[in-house]
Amino acid sequence: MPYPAKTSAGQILAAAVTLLERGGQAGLTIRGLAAELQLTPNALYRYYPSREALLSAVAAHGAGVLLANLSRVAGDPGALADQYLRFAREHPALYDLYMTCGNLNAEQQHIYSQTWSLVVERLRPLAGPHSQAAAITLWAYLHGLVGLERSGVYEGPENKPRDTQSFGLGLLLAGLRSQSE
Amino acid sequence: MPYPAKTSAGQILAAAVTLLERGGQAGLTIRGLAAELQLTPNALYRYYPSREALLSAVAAHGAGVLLANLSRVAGDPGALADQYLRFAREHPALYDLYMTCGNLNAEQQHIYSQTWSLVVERLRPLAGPHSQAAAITLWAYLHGLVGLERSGVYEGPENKPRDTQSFGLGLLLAGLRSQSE
DNA sequence: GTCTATAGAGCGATAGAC
DNA sequence: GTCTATCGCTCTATAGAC
Repeated sequence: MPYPAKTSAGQILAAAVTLLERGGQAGLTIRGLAAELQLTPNALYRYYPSREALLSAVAAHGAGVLLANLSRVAGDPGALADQYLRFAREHPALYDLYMTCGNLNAEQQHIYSQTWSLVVERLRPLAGPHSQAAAITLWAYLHGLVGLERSGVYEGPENKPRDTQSFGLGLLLAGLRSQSE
Repeated sequence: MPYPAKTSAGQILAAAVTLLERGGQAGLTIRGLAAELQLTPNALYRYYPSREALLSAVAAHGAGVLLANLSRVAGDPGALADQYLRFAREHPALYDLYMTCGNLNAEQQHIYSQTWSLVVERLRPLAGPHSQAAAITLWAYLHGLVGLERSGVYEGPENKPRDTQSFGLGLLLAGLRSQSE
């Protein structure tokens, strides 16, 4: 065989994640990825039909990692929140892609759905019939916290308190408790 | 005069906002902006030394608009939140730039500081000594809500409830009240 | 202050050989 | 399945004329 396989879809995906974390979404290019894998750009099109399809695959991979992480959490919503924030902080670009990527196929979307269901179920003991609304509220709070940290809002001269993560979470949970009375 | 002024920094800024809203941050290019103003790209460099400086100016403009909007709010934190969400929804790309733009000079940063102070002061009657932590919590929730809406989380097959904005806000305020007891 | 012209670099994607 | 070669397009920024 004059041209044996030098790579695979899985290898490409792994390298893509590396490049994504290194240079953000714009830093993940077909050419750069090919260079990382010591291939010519054209070779990648045998595995992913376009850059967009590759991005979707990476996003789905991130979704799978997050789902696995959250599935391992045994405790209360606070532990779930910690795990979510941990993922977002450790893989900022992957998290960003996870949150903004459109163009997912049905199989990829299903991973997202599973994550949503998991969170809703975990909140049900606390929020009962408002479990979905509570899930969105918690999600929004956590997602916003990540965004705020990334925007550098703590770097201004106003001396904003850094240890507000648990304060806000406590506020939400206290609100839930006061509502179920 | 062979080359009379055809534009001004203010005109450029206004056109830049238009372009930004039309095509996002990546859609605001020197060339596109010049075309919009019927100028050659080079002419713009007389007014802004680089694309980055232009982006900072646009971000500061957005910050000024938001500050003015929030200043006009008379009522409770709920009204403040509504005005914030309104700005983010009506000017999505401007809001995005506002939240992510670095490289601001001292004068531009000052607008951000004023906004922060305004929110903290408005929350003091409700949150007292925890006014700053409450401000960050509220900000994170609102910012996250905007991000979630934009990510299309409501478009999945899970039938997530759309009317959670006031639910979450109520949760936070209830939490604050239960804490001040 | 605006112009023409260009340097210098990046990108996704395709055609066709092997 | 990978290669070489290339099309066609994008962009920021600068040099120097008027």
